[in-house]
Amino acid sequence: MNAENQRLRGMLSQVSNNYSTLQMQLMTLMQHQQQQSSTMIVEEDKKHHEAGGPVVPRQFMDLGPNAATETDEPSRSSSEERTPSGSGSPPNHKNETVPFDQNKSNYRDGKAIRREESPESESWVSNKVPKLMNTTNKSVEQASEATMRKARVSVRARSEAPMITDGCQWRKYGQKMAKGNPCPRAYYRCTMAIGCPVRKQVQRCAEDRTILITTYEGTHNHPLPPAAMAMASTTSSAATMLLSGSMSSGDGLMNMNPNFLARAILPCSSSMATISASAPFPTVTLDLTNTPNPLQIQRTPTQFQVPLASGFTRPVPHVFGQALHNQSKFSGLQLSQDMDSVQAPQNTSFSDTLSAATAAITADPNFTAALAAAISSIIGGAQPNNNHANNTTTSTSTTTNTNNTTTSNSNKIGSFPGN
DNA sequence: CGAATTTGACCCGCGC
DNA sequence: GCGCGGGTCAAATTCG
Ligand SMILES: [Zn+2]
Repeated sequence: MNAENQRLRGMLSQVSNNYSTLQMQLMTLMQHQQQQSSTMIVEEDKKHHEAGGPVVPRQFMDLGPNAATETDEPSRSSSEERTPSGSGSPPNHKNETVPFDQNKSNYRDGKAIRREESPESESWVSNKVPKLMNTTNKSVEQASEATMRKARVSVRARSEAPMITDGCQWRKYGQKMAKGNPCPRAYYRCTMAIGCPVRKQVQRCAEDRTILITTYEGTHNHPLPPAAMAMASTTSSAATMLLSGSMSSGDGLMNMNPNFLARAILPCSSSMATISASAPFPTVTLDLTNTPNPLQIQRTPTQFQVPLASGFTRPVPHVFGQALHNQSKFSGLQLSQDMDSVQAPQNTSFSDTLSAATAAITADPNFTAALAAAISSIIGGAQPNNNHANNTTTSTSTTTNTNNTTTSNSNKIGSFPGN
């Protein structure tokens, strides 16, 4: 009984999630195409080459080279102190397990090693780059991974469910109490494939328990079911966007402003993407909430917001780049609504851009796939009872509905941040 | 009975 | 060098 309930609940959250995901994805994709076509393509190409095997249309999605980050809660406040989990007891035995990277992982996994590091499989490889992997040989491949290993994408969404369903299967491998947060953070690992390095951590916001922050890290080394596609591609594209952006502006960006934060808003929805190079590493945060805490935004002086929006601003990339440089000046730049006016000017080619973008997107297999995936998952998942039957209508309305649903869920988009 | 989760121990980088 | 804290491992336990 409960199970049923929970399941239903989960599905619901999933649906709304999917929707938002789609939005983001769309946004990110657009950006991609315009700006970084080159970068990503190259990478993908590379991958394809090497990873000849598998199959499936678009299997790997990478977060892009470099940098990691903690997603955690950007939220301010929550300064509660609490003693650490109280671990820290005397060591026992156990030495055999040396935490080497994946090399080790083979052992650890026991017999299930089938993925040994054949040259081809390299594309995904494990993600641990941390320390000890000094193994000489892997140099190259590893290097690439090493470079890219840290990108993370975190998604903030409202969800009752303990974890948003994204189409992947996850095995929980740990849980910890976060320092300033009463809610524990859970660590999951992808189990859809044996060696899949993808990990994610889930944590609930301290103040607003309804917000769930999910952070994805790594690249799937296996084909994803359509349902999983939406999230995966979204995150990957988001990451790529970030990376390409930062790259374009050069490392300078990162060096320049450790605290720098870039924001892109999707006015049409409440979702927005936040790119941050703050701290040690870059992070992309996709915010699907209505941002109940406008404070958060203000709290970081160095961030600025760019309307992506309804208008599909093509210049985004540039904006980013420049913004990076001028960010301080742009800090005040938020025009969710003014956008229109703003757009107008650059609008010159708007229609052009739009159509182009649309075309590109549509053309993009990933997008279509994702879209299809999302929809199908929504339909399929949402109506376990009736499942097949009338979908035509459903599908059509679904999109719309979802939209509303999501909106209503988070509702109050209308309310503007007073502060 | 195998698979997934729970949960305390362990590893390791970092700041003091 | 020590303690803290984030992350991971793996034995024990629960779930299906
Ligand atoms: Zn995976």
